[in-house]
Amino acid sequence: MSGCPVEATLSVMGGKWKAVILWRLVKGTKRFNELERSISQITRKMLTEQLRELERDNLIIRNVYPEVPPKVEYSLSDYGRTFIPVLQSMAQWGLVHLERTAGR
Amino acid sequence: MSGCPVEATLSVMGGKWKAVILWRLVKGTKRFNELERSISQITRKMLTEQLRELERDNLIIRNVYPEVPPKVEYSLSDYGRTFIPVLQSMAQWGLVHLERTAGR
DNA sequence: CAGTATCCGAAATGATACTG
DNA sequence: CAGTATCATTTCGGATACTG
Repeated sequence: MSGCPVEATLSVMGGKWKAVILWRLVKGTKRFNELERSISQITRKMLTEQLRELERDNLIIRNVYPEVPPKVEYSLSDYGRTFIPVLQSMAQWGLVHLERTAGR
Repeated sequence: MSGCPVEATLSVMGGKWKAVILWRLVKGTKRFNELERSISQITRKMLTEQLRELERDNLIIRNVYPEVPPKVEYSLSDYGRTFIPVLQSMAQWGLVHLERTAGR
């Protein structure tokens, strides 16, 4: 790694899905299927992989309830919550960008 | 596209390099070789491709001086400058993250 | 429900050589 | 200096089937 802070951030939220997943979790804890339905383009495999990586990087917490049928909840960790300002600025810019490109 | 604002932002700054390139340009106009040296891991091909896409999305401006040897300068467009807050929040979070992971 | 496992094609990225 | 062109390789992502 090169010490560039922007690269450091990308190393954690890089890829097509992680920022989107985190953004869903800003609004609160979500179950696996909730995430899957809410991010309609993602496959189960991708979702699983990205969640595992986010967990490994300590941004999210995975909570397994020992029930049948299984119940697994994902939420932002304290560290993950420090990422919210980044997500918010991305969302805000995205809103304007959506307007700007509307109809193209 | 799904209308998710975070996805909209990723569609423009996604990939491994675009945010890093933009971050370099926040500090001012840069020549091709300056960018190449400043982002040590990037290949010439990647840099060219990413710059072309950023130009297509109107985030940067490419200025060619008709000289020999050639001189090409890249800078943020007005629209690209609206992206600076996103880059800044990414950089700020990245700084903390670099500290946190220092020594691992 | 919340995953894993396997396979495979497509896309992203890299190495290297060449050019106006 | 600022690129292209070409080819090799690596990674990503989708389809499908199976499981505790």
